[in-house]
Amino acid sequence: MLNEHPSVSAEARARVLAAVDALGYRPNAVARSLRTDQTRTLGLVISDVLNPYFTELARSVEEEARALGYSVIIGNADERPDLQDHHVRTLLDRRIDGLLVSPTDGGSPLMLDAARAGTPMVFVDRWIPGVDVPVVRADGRAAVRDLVAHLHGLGHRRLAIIAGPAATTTGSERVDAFREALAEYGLPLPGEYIGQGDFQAESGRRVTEGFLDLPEPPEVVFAADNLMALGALDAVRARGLRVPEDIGLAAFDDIPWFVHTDPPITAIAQPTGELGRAAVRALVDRIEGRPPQSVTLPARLVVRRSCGESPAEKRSRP
Amino acid sequence: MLNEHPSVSAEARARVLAAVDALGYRPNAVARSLRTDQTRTLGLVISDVLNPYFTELARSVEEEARALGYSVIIGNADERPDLQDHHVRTLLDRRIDGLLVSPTDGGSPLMLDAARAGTPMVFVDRWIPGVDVPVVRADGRAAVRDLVAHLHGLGHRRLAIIAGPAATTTGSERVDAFREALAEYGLPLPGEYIGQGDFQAESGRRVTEGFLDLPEPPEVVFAADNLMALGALDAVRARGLRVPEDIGLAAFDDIPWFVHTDPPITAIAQPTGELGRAAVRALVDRIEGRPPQSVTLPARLVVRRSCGESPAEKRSRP
DNA sequence: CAGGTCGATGTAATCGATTCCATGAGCTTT
DNA sequence: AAAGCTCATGGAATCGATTACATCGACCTG
Repeated sequence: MLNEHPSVSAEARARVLAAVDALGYRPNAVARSLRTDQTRTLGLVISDVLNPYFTELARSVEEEARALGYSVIIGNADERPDLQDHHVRTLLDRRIDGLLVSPTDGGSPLMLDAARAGTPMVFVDRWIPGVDVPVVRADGRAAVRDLVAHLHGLGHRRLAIIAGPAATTTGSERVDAFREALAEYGLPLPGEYIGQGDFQAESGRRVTEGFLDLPEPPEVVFAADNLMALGALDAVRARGLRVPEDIGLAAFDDIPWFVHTDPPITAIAQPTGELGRAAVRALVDRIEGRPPQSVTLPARLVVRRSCGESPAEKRSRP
Repeated sequence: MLNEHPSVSAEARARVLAAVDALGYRPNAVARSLRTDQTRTLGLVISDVLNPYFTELARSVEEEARALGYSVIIGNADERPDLQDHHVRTLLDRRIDGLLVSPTDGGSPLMLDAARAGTPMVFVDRWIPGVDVPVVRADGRAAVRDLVAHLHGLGHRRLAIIAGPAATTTGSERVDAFREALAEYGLPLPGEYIGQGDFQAESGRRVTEGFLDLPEPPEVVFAADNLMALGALDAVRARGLRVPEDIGLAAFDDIPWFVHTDPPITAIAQPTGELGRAAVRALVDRIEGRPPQSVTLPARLVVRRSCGESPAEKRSRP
């Protein structure tokens, strides 16, 4: 009756609406969801809320979802598979209409089951291979190649990477892209120049210390995410060394703060907001019976000063 | 039956549990909530997800809530009262058990009604005066006094502030505390040294430009939150000026990035995690029938280099 | 004017879990 | 052995909204 059913007289509706207003009545979404079997709610499970990349993603997801008439419940996995499962389970129990996930690991049975059982699902940023779920992500391959070209042009030859967990696609892809780009310049990527991180600042610090302890430390360190870059910066500072004079630093995932660090950090920027919006559109398409589409958007290199400057750039600076 | 009712035989339970496991059955939280009239869910409405202070708050809130057996649904108001109302309404429709709010404005009728109607509610960080709702917050008075002492000791006399919206308690309190502390040193706070911001980076930029255009610009700018400090830093850089040589900068709300900015920024740190946990405990007390308690924790000054250095500090630096 | 149609409104079933109540089986007690 | 009691179990009402269906009156048409 409150849903604009055509078979209700105009004055009856007016009277009811007045009463609704006077009493402050609001429909019980719980009861409605039980009856209609839809909650008009999306679940979003992200790997780390403290990472500005994911908060920006969350913000754009909520924005687009709101525009399409959906709410979003965010679950923070903190890069822990068990927490990720906890949130997926809770969201499923709440009978959310669809699930957006940036998986922390190679795929929990819970999530695989849910996907197989037909829960509308879309992967954002990271994904799980071999599962029939649309993926919305950025392709960093070209940007990584640009980065290596930039570093090579600056004269750097010994390049190291702080990798993310191998269980995540972004973790392994970024290393692969880096290795391939290096190969194009005839540069090696020796094992001791691949540090194993976990996308958290502390691991960036630890790995960087290892690099600095090497008999021949790298000239540039490329961190596979922004938090590990922050940790790397900490480690370099703690040794009394300077960026970029003593060692260069670059990061995957650009954030506003990188403009203001000392020095400003060269980074690969993802079209984060667009990714979030595209992911929501794909998921809602799936929910509402339209064929969902995977989307891949290009990332791009943003050059700043953390890897050193070409002579030309130096001249133009007073 | 699934709820450990004592009147069920052991083997019957075992058999059912086996079936539950085999079929992957999960209870429908929607139906349960409808029947029991509780969702074991807390709503959290924060002013801005992109502000690291609030994401840290959100994280600690979710953590503590999870420990107490509750879920959290986060609503991001983006400092907009209309969005705040949207989220409060949605959360209320979902029949959340309680609401944590950091109000963006002086109090929407919606929220006041909800409080009066008996919805369990707790204010975090910011609050609305005259409403009978527990408040969990940090007191920055002493820290602001410490900051002014620090600045005065460095020889600075012309101190300006970028204020937050007057409609928020944190907006007006920080100005008041600053003015009082200045008075203790016999320093004035002229109107042109009070810039009106809105807790967003862009307003910090704008206000700082105004300060720099003054015939007698301030020697130090104190931003009432971290994002406005970021904007201020932008504005100073855009003029080709340097911090702290040309102008000092301090901020309310400390964040990890402030260690790595150029220069590291002196800030007032709140015990954010503790605030989030205390707020959840107060709210859950209220929900479960125990008397909730307001909590006020002290903030503290973290001195870095953005306001200049004393001669002694300079000497110890190589 | 009778039969039929259309639209307005009231009534009842439904969603899935909880929870209360009645039934009945098994047991003790006098 | 009959009465009383405990405890397991099945059945039904409930939560609040949606939705299909039945009913009824009014109006239209042949």
